[in-house]
Amino acid sequence: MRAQQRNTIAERLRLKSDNLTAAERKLMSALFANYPMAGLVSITEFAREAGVSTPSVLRLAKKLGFAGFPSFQEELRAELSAQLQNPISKHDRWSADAPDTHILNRFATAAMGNLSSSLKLLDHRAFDAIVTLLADRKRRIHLGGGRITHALASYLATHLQMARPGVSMVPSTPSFWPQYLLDIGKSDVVLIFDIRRYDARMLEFAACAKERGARVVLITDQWISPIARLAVYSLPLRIEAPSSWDSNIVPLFVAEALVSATINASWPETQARIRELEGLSDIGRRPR
Amino acid sequence: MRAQQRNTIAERLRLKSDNLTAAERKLMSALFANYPMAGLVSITEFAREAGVSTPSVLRLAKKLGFAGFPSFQEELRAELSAQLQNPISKHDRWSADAPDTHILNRFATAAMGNLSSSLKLLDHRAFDAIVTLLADRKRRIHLGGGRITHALASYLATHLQMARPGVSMVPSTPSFWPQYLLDIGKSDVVLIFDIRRYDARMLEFAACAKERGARVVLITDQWISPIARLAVYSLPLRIEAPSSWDSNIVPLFVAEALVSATINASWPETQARIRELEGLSDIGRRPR
DNA sequence: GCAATACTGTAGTGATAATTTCAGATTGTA
DNA sequence: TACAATCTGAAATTATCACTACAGTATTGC
Repeated sequence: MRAQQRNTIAERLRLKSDNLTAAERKLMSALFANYPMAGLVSITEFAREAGVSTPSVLRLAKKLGFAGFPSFQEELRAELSAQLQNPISKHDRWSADAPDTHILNRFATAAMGNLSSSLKLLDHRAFDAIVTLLADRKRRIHLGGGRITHALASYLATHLQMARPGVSMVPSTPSFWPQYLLDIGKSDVVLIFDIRRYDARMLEFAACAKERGARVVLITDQWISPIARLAVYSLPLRIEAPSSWDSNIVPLFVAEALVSATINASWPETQARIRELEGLSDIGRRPR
Repeated sequence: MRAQQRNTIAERLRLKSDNLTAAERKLMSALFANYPMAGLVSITEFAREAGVSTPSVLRLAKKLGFAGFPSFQEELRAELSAQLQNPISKHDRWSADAPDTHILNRFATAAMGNLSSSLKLLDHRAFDAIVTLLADRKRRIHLGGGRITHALASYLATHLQMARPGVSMVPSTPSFWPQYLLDIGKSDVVLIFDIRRYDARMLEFAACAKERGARVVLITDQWISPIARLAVYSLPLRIEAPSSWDSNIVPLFVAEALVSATINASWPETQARIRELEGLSDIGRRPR
C-alpha cells in the first residue's frame, strides 16, 4: 500500500495538519524550516531541534504510515534524491507545490527583491540615529501615516508604547490637528510614513510640526515624499509589488527593526516597563 | 583549521585522488555516482554499496580531516542544505556596510527565513479556496484581529474595500459584538488574525459567528490558535524574530497576496469599482 | 467541577552504528 | 623467494540510536 502513495512527506503532512498534536506540529514546522535536511539527522537530534521528545518523533512517523523512524528517513532521502535528479525542479520556487506563476511565488519574489534592494540603499547610520531619537525618553514621539500607511504607524505605535512612555498617534482626522500641534514642542519627534500617492495634508502637518521645533523623521518609498525636505532623517524603501498597488512589507520590516533596536538601546528601563505591563495585562481580559 | 577549509568534500576528494588507496577509490566513485546522497546513509550501508569494509570508510573520512564518520556526514548534509536554501543564503549580508550583527541584517535574515518556511508550510489550495471566498460578492466579509494583529486586519480591510463591497471590521470593543453578530449570517466569511498570545475573546467571537453559520477563516502562527478547530481554512505562518516579540511581516505578506489574488479573481467588476473610486477620491481632499 | 481521554516526556532496553584492534593479504623491492 | 611496507577486512568493543512501557500532564466532554 505504502508504495502506492505518491505524495511527498511534505504534502502528506500538510494534508494531515488538521489532526496533528502540538508536539507533532512543532516537528512539522521544524522540518519545513529546512526541508528535508532537518529530518535527515538522528531521531535524537531532530527531536531536540524541534523541542520535543524522541517518542513524539516516532509517533509522527507512525502516524504518516511508516514502520519506524528509519523508514521515514529513507523516504525523505528518496524524495531528495529524486529532486536532485531533475535540476529544473523546485529550487527557485517558494511554495513548493504551487506553480511559479502562482501569486504566492510571484509575491515572494517581489518581496524578497524589495527587501534586498531597500537594505542596500538604506543608510544604517540614519537608521541608528533614528533609533537614538526614539530611545530618548526625554522626547515625546508622534506617529502618523496616510490612508494606507496609517495601519503601519499604528502598528509601530502599539509596539513603541510597550517600550517607552510618551508615544502617541497623530489623529487621522485633520480637524483635530490644531489642538494636537499645540502640545508639540522642541524636543518632540514626529515620525511619518508617507508613500505614494503622497498625502498633501500630511505634508502640511509635518511643516507645522517642524515650525514648532519638532524633529521630523520620514519613512517613504523610492520616489521620496516631499516631506523629505523637512525631515532630519528619511528612509527611502522599495515597495513594488506584482499587483495594482504597492507592498508595505518592507515598511513594516523597518518598523519592526526600529522597535527592536529601540528596545535594545534602552534595555534596563524597557525591561522594567515590560515587567510592569505583564502585571497589568490581565485587566480587560475576562477570567478564564 | 578545518573550519577554514572552504572546499566541498567533492573537491577535496578530487584533489587527493592521486594518493588514495584502492578501497578509497571505490568509495569515491560510489559517492560520486550519487553525490552526496550515497554518503548520507549509515557507514555500514555506504561500505556495502561501495564494496569495501566499514573501517575503510572510516579511514577515508579521517584522511579528509574529519574526526569520524558522523562529522564527515554532517559536512555533506551542510553542503546539501546550503545548496537547497539557495535563494536565501545568497546574501551573506543584507545591508551593505552594516556588520552582520546589526539589527537590520539579523531581522532580514529572520524575515526571509520565516517567509521561506511559511510558504513551504502553506497549503496553496487552502489559500486559493480562501481567495474564492473573498472574491465571492454574494458573501459579506468580516475581518478581525487581536491587540497586535488588529492593525493587520485593518490593513486587509482597507485594501479589500477597494476591491469589493461588503467588507467590514469586527469592532475591537467586545461590548459591540452582540449587535454586530446579529447581522452575520450563513453566507458570511469571518477572517481572523490570531497569533500568540491568543485572544480568548476572539475565540468566543469566532464560535458565535460559526454558530450563526458563517465560515471562519484563520491566519495564525506555527503554534496554531485554538480558533483553528472552528475554521474551514487556517493558514499557519512562521513569525519568529530576533526580538522579544514576534514579527508580523509574513502575515502582512499573506494579507497582501490575498488582496492581490482576490482582485485577479474578479477583475472585471473590480476594475469598474476602482475606476469609480478614482472619480470619488478627490472628496475629502483639499484642492491642490 | 470532575471524570475520561488524549497527549507528552522520562527512563530503561534492545538493536544498530561507529570505532578499534589485529591478523591476513597484497604489493614492491632486493 | 624473502622481507618490509602498506593496505584491508573480520571480529570485538564502545557509543549512539531507535524504540517501548509507563506515568505525569494537559484537554475535552459532561
